[in-house]
Amino acid sequence: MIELYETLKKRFGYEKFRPGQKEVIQHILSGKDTIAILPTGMGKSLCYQLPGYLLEGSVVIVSPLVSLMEDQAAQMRKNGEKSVIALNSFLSFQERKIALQNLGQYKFIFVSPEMLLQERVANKLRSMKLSIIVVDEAHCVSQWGFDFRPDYLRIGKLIDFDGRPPILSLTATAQSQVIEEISDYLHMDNPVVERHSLDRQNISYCIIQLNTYDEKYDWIKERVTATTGPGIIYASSRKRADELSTELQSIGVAVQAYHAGKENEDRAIIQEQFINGEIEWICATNAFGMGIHKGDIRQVIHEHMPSNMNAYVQEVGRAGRDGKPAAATLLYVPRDEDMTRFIVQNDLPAEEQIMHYAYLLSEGVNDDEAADRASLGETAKRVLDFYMEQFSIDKVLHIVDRLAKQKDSEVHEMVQLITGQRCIRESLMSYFDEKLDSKREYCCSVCGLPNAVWLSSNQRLVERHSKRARSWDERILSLL
DNA sequence: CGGGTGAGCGATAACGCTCACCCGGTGCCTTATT
Repeated sequence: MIELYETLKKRFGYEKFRPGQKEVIQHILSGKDTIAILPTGMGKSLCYQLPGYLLEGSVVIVSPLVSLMEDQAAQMRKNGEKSVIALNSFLSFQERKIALQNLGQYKFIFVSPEMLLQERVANKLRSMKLSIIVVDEAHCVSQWGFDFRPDYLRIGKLIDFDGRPPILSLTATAQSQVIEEISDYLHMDNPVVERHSLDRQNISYCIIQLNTYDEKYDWIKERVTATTGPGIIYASSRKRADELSTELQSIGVAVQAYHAGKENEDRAIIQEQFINGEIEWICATNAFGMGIHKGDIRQVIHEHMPSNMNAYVQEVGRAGRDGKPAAATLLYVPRDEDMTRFIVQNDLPAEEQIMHYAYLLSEGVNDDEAADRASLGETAKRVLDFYMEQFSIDKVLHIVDRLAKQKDSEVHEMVQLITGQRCIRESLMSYFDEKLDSKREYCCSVCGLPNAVWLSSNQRLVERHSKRARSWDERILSLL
């Protein structure tokens, strides 16, 4: 125990642990597989860095985004840790070769699931002395594994070898089903679940029903000029994010759009500018947000609903990490969910496509050509390949069908949250199997939010708010 | 849903109109080299 605090002081300069950290570290040090669900901004990386220093061998960190692992590696280097490498496609062939040969010399090794699954990388890691295998943002197993990045579902098989080190899964949100999936697909051995309340008391939730998309635009324009950021506006398509950003720029707002259609370099610059405060607002698709360290985000506005509650909580949770009041507003127009449904179902292959693809493969057609002839998109092909590797065609059809139904019911849950009469915070908490012990003062639009007061401890916001927002708030309240 | 596109229509012909249809999010890795 003394050693823990000494290392904390010496390596990180802290006197105390944040809630949850010490427990997670102790589980890992005693060799137990651990799933840690800690709210964002609670210092999750310390949970593997500290035990990494106390244990012999290398720490492998599986990370979903190259940019995220680069950030984390850079941060660690800045703090004086030289023995860290991010093994990814940023490295040239030559660099990768050298890195792989000398991998055992590194204390901290970041990899993507795809990289981890390359045989050469896997073999090398298995031959090394490893202290911890960390899966960062572990909800990606559930969120992406089944229909987008199936390699997330293959990790478990790979890291399940004799004498493997403990596995640590880190995430900010996970309902019980997701916890089970993480445990199963990572082949975790009876993991300890270290869970902290996900209730973000400083966030006020507001859901507003409007009639048309134009009303949404007007509302956002008004809101952005009358109140303060920094803030994120989540839109449902790249196009809409671009349009909204252009519109807001035209009325003098410091705003940029962010989505996967932009060059990586531009995305990095925009993110940097937002973090430094040069840009006040970001209009983004769901591409924006993971691994963003910015404490003073005051607002998250959803121009369109996300596709499930988990995504909603993740996105909303980016507001108010500094603990000061923050507002989460979701704008809803009846039948918004039609588009959401379309998006989440779009990549799933249809029954005919699956049959066609399987038939062509059985005829000996090369897989790329077969996918092409069966009109399978790249994502659909990769996902299908994963299921066909291990199941009969009947089973595959069944799995895909079940997946579609599940996604549908997730959208339905979102609609119920939006249109229901139940306290929003309470609904979210019960979704994550938590109970609210007491009511917050400025809870949500169902419980009632008084005029502008709900953001009053943010001085700047109130100053700007008081000029124009009064009538606007009244209008919102009347809509509620 | 909302926005965009392209076909079909009328019938002096050209072009403007309607209508049916399609599309819409997330990221690793890109092998022919260790």
